[in-house]
Amino acid sequence: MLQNATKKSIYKRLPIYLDYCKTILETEPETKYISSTRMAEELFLGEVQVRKDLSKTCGSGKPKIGYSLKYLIQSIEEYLKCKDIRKAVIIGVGKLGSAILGFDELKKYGLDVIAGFDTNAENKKYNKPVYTYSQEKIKTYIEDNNVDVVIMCVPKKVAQDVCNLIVSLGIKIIWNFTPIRLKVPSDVIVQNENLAYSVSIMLAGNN
Amino acid sequence: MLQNATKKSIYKRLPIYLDYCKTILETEPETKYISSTRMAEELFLGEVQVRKDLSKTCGSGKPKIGYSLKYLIQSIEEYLKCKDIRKAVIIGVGKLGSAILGFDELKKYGLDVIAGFDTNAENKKYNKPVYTYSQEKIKTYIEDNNVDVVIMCVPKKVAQDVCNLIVSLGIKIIWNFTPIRLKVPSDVIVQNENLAYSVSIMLAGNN
DNA sequence: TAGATTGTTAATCGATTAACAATC
DNA sequence: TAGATTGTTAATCGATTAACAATC
Repeated sequence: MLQNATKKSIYKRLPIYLDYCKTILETEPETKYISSTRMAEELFLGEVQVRKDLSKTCGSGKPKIGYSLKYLIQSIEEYLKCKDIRKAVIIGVGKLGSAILGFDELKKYGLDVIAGFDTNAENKKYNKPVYTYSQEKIKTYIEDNNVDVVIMCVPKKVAQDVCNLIVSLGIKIIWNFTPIRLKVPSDVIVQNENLAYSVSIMLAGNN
Repeated sequence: MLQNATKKSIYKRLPIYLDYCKTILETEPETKYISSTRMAEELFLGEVQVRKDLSKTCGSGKPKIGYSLKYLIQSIEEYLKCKDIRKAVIIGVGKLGSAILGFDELKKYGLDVIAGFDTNAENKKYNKPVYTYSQEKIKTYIEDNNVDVVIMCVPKKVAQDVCNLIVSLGIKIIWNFTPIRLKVPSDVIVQNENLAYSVSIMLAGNN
């Protein structure tokens, strides 16, 4: 394995189950149990796969009845550590950065974005504070607020430099929106994200 | 296979190679050939994997020399159909929607986002037009402008309805940012995207 | 009991890696 | 020729699926 970041594909499906279960809980308050058969059908997945995933996450269901919705939600949240909220800052508050800054959904999955840093922090209104970028400020802020995730939305020319800075400050989890493959020590996790790349998968990978 | 959307993992790496090659072309104008060994090392990939990917996309390199940078870029762009630009509209111009609306990078990979639709199109300034949402307007716009991709950023309650509408208008490619697993005919491609899900992969999937 | 559903074991499939041959 | 590099074949690994047994 030459890259960091887990590939375990169960993690791609667990949030889908979680979201689905929460929706059922809201829209069908009378439903207490849900079968893997139904979930599979409505989520367009194989039913054996759903059962295998659930058995790994939340132990067992009841034959002829299914899985307890509430317990399922609780178990998946535990498995995904959703309740273990981590604090994050965004470096680079351009278009994408500011969208992420205001995207409260993330908190449901364990990430609380508390502030942003940008070379130009003027004239912008967000619901979270945005500070002027300076190494000293970032250092102080990260230490004072127990930040342990950094979201990188900076231009690619400065990506590796900013990365080196935050790694030197002890950050171990980086959500990387730049197209650069960051060089980091082996104990630092980098999750690469790139919407442009998704586009080419969508447009070329099919048909 | 119960889902649409390709899984072929080569498509995840091709944009990485492409981006890398373009960067080398810019920063080292004297470099004409690049070896799979070097690419692998700098991109943290296996060298055999790089060679296999390249052999699929662009035929062959030269032993002891490597692959022609220019030809590599050209071949990958062809393989990814980057030059075959498709027009897209965004439905739902909230925070994320407006970030995507202004994200010109996408065009490099074959997607030109030309307009947005929202129930509330007032008081917002974008560099692309945003129209008030109405079924009739969307229909006319899509037909008049040969739109063939729709980017869905609507609230989840209306996701399936909006989806049904655009499918009825003949749209065959949907980039879905809602957490709903859309039900579509088998000839429609849905690419599901969800930043919140990526977070849980990052936070739970590791350590 | 019969039937719906869960749970497990074995088979398949695809992607990655290792080993090595071919080329300039 | 020696060495760097490409290209291919076989082995491994992991994820998915199929078949079936177990349970209520």
